[in-house]
Order: sequence, then structure tokens, then C-alpha cells
Amino acid sequence: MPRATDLHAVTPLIRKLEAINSLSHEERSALQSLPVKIRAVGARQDILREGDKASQCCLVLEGWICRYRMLSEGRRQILSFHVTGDFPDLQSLHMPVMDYSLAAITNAVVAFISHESLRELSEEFAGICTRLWHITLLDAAICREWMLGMGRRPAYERMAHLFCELPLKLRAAGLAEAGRCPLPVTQADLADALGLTSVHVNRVLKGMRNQGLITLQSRTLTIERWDELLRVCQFNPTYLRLENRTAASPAVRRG
Amino acid sequence: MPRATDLHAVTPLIRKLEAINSLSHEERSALQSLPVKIRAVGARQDILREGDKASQCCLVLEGWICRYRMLSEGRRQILSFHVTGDFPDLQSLHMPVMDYSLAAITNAVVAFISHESLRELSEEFAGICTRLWHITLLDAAICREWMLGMGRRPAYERMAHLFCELPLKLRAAGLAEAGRCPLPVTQADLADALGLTSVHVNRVLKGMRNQGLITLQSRTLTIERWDELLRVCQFNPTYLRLENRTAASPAVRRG
DNA sequence: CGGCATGTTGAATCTAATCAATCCACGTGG
DNA sequence: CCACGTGGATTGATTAGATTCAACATGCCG
Repeated sequence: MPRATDLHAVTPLIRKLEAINSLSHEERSALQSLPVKIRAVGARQDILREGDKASQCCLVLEGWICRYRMLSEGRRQILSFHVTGDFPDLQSLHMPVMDYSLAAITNAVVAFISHESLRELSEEFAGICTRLWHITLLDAAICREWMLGMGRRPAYERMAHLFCELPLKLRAAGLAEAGRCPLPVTQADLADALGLTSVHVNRVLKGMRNQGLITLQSRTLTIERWDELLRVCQFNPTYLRLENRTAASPAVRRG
Repeated sequence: MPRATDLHAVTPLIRKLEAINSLSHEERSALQSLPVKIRAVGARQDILREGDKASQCCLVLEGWICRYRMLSEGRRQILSFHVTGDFPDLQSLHMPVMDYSLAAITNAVVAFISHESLRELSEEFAGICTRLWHITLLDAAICREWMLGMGRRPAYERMAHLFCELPLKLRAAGLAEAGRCPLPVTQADLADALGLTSVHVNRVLKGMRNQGLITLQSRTLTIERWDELLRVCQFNPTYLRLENRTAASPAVRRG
């Protein structure tokens, strides 16, 4: 596993922006000279808390991060999962008071980029501003999809849907091979992401294994029957906007 | 009810942008000269459908609009409600393929503004670009709040939360007096927004009326006991980012 | 080896869904 | 003016999906 250093810390971000629209030479070098602060975060550690006022954004370099919110009596809702290249709190650039917390799920490495430098960059390069906006929109689209699931999909479908989404998302980011992806989260985490209890997650998982749809072991999710999994949850990948990058596209492999 | 004409069609938008950050004279006049196409939409009519490729954005001038998604067997999830001044599909500016449908709940009037002209405006005025981005972020914050509710709040709390959110949102937009707001939706619509069935919505409503928390008649929601309603759902208005405008509403602070 | 986090299973319970009537307000046409 | 139709609201009875509580198994790490 390559260790992130200041020198190439921004590459995951560049990669992501390129995926939206290719960058000019000036844009790329401006990004490369962004000042960043690297920080390692232990598993289950908070990075930022609801109510905090952020003055920098957090770029994920390694590991899994999640956004979450808490209610009384320990109720927790995970709002999203984030991996290398994601910018989970990019919206803080315009809304500094956090309406959710950010925590590491696994051991992780993140890079902090100050709002100030991001703003300067956005002012100088309209194209970068647009792409950053684009990232927040992608995020919102996934949020809508999760909302639909929580409101209208029963547990089995909801979980199947997540198991379609994650491998596609990770593969597009060059972090997974086809039909298989890392899933380093506990059943309790899954439960909090899906709006279920961990006991029920366990039972639904058992059901999916019995149907031969998936295997999930050693923190790796393998899709055994894509066609069936897609059918079960009526999966439509439009919202992920993977376009050409989806299947075996060179854009993915080049990463 | 004032009829929207081309001349002042953009005022609700200007009002909303001003609320984020006051506009310069040039910005305001540039906005005023935006070309718009006004269209009346009958109640329950679709304005745009999932999968459509948009080349313009829809600004709500009058009436209530919702975003929604459908699943098989008539399952519907309403993703958001929108009123005068809202830009429910602003994200189509950067992601033209719609991942949800847009429909009028009541009779409504909308203004279409072409992506082209919005893009020109954004290029010329960085401040307008930023504010538009800001609007999409506000939207995402509400989406996260709804997600939390669907995942972790039981029906009663979830509905109470919506009944806190709507009056505050509408009041900030100048569309409601304190402690009361129009709610021209059916119980079936409410159900689709909350991820419940209409039968259950009816029962929860009955419960809230019995507790003396609200009245809901003639399409008007009145909050009878703000303090208690806020308490029931642990309402925290941060995510709405009403800031200074909240303070103007004594009903909130009293609670 | 012991301890702790995570995963698994069973039984009882509960929330919300489903199915099925009925009621009510309102508008329309005879 | 009243009968009728219609969409929405209300209520009851039943069922299903998910939670809760509790116990036990497994795997990993010091």
C-alpha cells in the first residue's frame, strides 16, 4: 500500500476532477501546488463534529471515512461512505458550520486543504470551481438515491442496492476489480447506513448468501450473481454518472 | 394572487440569492435581464421526468412543486418540496440527465431559464456562480436531514420534524406567518415524503392533533405548541441556514 | 490464554403496512 | 335543489417486517 506524502497527496483529487472533465496543464499544476496538511486518523476516530466550524476541507487519501449524524439514545445514521479521492466535507467551503460529523471507519489518511486556498483556486480557474461544484452534486445524487431506498425499499432490496452501488463506485475510482470490492465496515456500520439494526442486517446478509448473490468475508464483498442482484433492487446506475468509465473502460485502468 | 409576468419573474430568485449574500447592482440587473419562459402547470402534472435530458432549469414562481422517484408497484418517494423562489432542478446545469422527476403538487407557475444563459451569467459573475452552488448545497443539507429521519426517526418524530422544517423554510421565504404555513398536500403526498403509508400518516396526524401540537385544515398547518413540537423531534435548525432570518421569528426562539 | 469486539441465532414484541370499509366535503349535472 | 360521483380522510382488523432482548459463537490481539 503506497504511503501518501505531501508530494503526491493531491493526485487522487486530480484524478477525480479529470474524471469529470480533463484538466488543462495550468489547472493541473495549480492543483499540484495546493498546500495540504496530511494527517493519519485511527479507526473509529472523529475527524470533525456536527456544529464545528470548518476552515479547511478534508480529502480522503487512504481508508474509509463516513459522514454520520446522531440522535438521542445512541441512534446513528451514516449518511455516506467515502474512499480515496473523495471530498466528504467539500460543502463546508460555502457552509462552514457542519451539519454532520465525519469519522474514520478504518485507519485512514486524510489531507486537509484550507478553504482559503480552495477559494483562490476557484477564483482563478472557473473550470476547477465548476468541477468542485460538480463533486458536491454527485454527492447529492447519491444522497437522493439513499433516501429513496430508506423510504421505499425493504431491507433486502436496500442492501442489494448498496451492494450494487459500492463496487461500481469503487471500481470507477480504480479501487476495486470488477464484481468485487473492499467493504471494511462492521454489520453495525452497515445497519447505521441502511437504517436497520445490526441483527436484521445479519439476517438479510444470511438471506443474500443463501440466494448465492454475494459473499462477504475478510472485509471483501464479492458479487456472485450480478444480473440477479441488479434485478432484485431494480438498480439503475444513472445517478452515479459513471458514463464511459463504468465497465472495462481504459479511463479506469489508466488510474 | 399576483400573476407572474416576464417582467418580474426573476424577483423570487433575486430574493433568494440576496438572502445568501447581498448582490451588487450589476449582478442584480444581469439577473433581471435573464431570458425566461413562463409556464403554468396543472396540479399533479409532471414538469420533467427521470431520464430526461434538461437544457434549462425550472424556477418556481407560484404553487408547490416536488421532486420524486418511482419504483415498481406504484411505490413513490418524494425527495423534496419546493415553493416560490426555489430552483428544484438547478443541479441539471451540470448534470443534465435527470435522476428524478419533477411534478406540480398544486396548480403552479414556473419559469424556465436556459442552461446557456445561466452559464454565461456564472462565467461573468463569480459571485452568482457561488450563490447558485450555495443553493444546491442547501438542498443537499435538507436531503441529509430527511435521510436521517427516514433511517432513524420513528413516524411521529419524523412528521414532527417536517412540521418544524416547513414553517421555518416558508417563513424565511416570506411565504408564511410565524407558527403557521400553507401545506397544500394530501396525506398520500405526506406519506410519500415521509416514507410511510397514507393510512399511517392519518393515524400519526390524529395523534399529533390529540396532543394539541398542531392543527391541519384547509390546507394550512398551524403549530399550536412550538416548544413541544421542537422537543419531540429534537429539532435543530442549523441545517436550514436561516441565520439572521430565524431571529426575526419569535415563535422559534420562544421554543 | 483471556478478553473484547463482532457476528449469529432464537423468541417475543412492536411499529407500520396491508386490506377493506366507511365517511365526508365538494362539485356537477339532471 | 338534490342525487350522484369522486378524491381524500378516517377507522378497524389483520399481517408482515423489523426491533428488542438475550444468549451464545467466533475470531483476533495482547
